[in-house]
Amino acid sequence: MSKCEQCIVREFSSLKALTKDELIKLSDCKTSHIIKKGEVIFEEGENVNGIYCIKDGVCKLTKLSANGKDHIVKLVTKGELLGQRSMISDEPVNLSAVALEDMQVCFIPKSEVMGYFDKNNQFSMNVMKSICGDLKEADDHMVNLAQKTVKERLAETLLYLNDTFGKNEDSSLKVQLSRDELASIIGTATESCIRLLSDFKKLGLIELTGKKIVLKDINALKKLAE
Amino acid sequence: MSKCEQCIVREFSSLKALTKDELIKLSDCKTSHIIKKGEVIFEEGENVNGIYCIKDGVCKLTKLSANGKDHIVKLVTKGELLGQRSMISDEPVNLSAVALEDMQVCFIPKSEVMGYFDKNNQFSMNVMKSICGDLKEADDHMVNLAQKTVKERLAETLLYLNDTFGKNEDSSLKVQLSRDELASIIGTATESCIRLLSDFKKLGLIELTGKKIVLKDINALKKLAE
DNA sequence: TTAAAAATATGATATTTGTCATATTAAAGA
DNA sequence: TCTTTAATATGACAAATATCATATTTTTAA
Repeated sequence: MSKCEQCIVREFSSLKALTKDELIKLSDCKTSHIIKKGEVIFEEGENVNGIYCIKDGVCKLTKLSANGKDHIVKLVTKGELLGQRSMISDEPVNLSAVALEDMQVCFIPKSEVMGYFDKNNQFSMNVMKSICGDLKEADDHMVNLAQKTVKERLAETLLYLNDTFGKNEDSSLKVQLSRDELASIIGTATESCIRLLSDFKKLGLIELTGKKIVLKDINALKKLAE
Repeated sequence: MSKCEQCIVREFSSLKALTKDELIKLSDCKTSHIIKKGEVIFEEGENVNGIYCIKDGVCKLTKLSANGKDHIVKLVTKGELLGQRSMISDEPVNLSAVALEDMQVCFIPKSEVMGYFDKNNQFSMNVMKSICGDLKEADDHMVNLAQKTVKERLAETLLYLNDTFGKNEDSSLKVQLSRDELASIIGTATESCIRLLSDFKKLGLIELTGKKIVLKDINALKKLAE
């Protein structure tokens, strides 16, 4: 079992506020898990009873809409925590988490985390700030969905994927999403997404090789995204 | 100057966790304000340096989108706090707040509130829970904007206004929004909103008298909203 | 009170986006 | 490897929504 004191990603999450003693105790009660691409970490409506700390990999947070389609609310990657909102609200999770690539995660039971809230003010503030960041992001996202066209949203999402998760050596976007998943981020039909990608390709903005997407003209994409 | 100890709306906000001593101190440092309909409480990008407690009235939180149109992110009413996110993140506010009717609000300076976070754990938890609630709402809203049609969103919004803010004696919706504002909640063009309202009227779902809207067939509206 | 401005309403039309059908290509499993 | 299945792609068309023009009504303020 790996030790939390030596875990690097801890430094990027709210957990960085924990003391040495708290970390040692944490090492004992946390459980480590390998999640394969496509596997579910938790599902909307479940009682998770703790938080997941992502050590490696990327997952999608999705919500089922009334029409039966999944919408991707957010992508989450190493250094971030999952399930905070649900734990604090003392409710089942409102989103599902599914691995987009192989992941390493640690689960910390609720009882342990709730103790930090009482004893470690800096940890509380960190969690609050992180949730506040999520809220701001959600507001921005909401306005984009309400006011921008599908084309603008696609351009913006491609740029976001590039900026947030970076590229492979062949300069293709590191996070590989199916067309279906991409469509479910920007909130459109899969066919519309495919069609617009083809348009972007014809315009020389991107290159498509199988699932791989290479951004060729960042500035033009920025202009399209407004 | 009114006393916070005796303020009823306090019981509905995170401030209910404050002790008697804290409330007496709060009464001294808070400032009360009357905001007229249409007036701005704060504007996107401003440094607010504190939070507003709404004693009476309703306001809209809006965000300017890239195309220059305002989007209404949320309606906020008595008992709720404004500016929490911005204060915790230590950033300018990301939304503007504009009164939809005459309002009474109290302003509590940041220095005072931040003290509570250190000393009063229940207050911290209350604030966290309230922000978590906002986040969950935002997620839901996002999925609706992404997946539902304008008609569905309009029906849903009318029901939401009815459930959340209630009706006048003439059974019209209490919160009066212009067609423009209604359109900017559901994320559509003003004309489309007007047209759909006319359709709903023709179908006998609602009644329109000037700005007043009466919901005539709640069940049918629920069906439309899915 | 009346003139001007703003909000609401509606028609005509263009544009965007979704849906269905059907290839084509890629991936998975026997 | 071959077969089957799933993902991607594209055309044809339908539906939803936006835009522009223009009435009509309501509100505002001179």
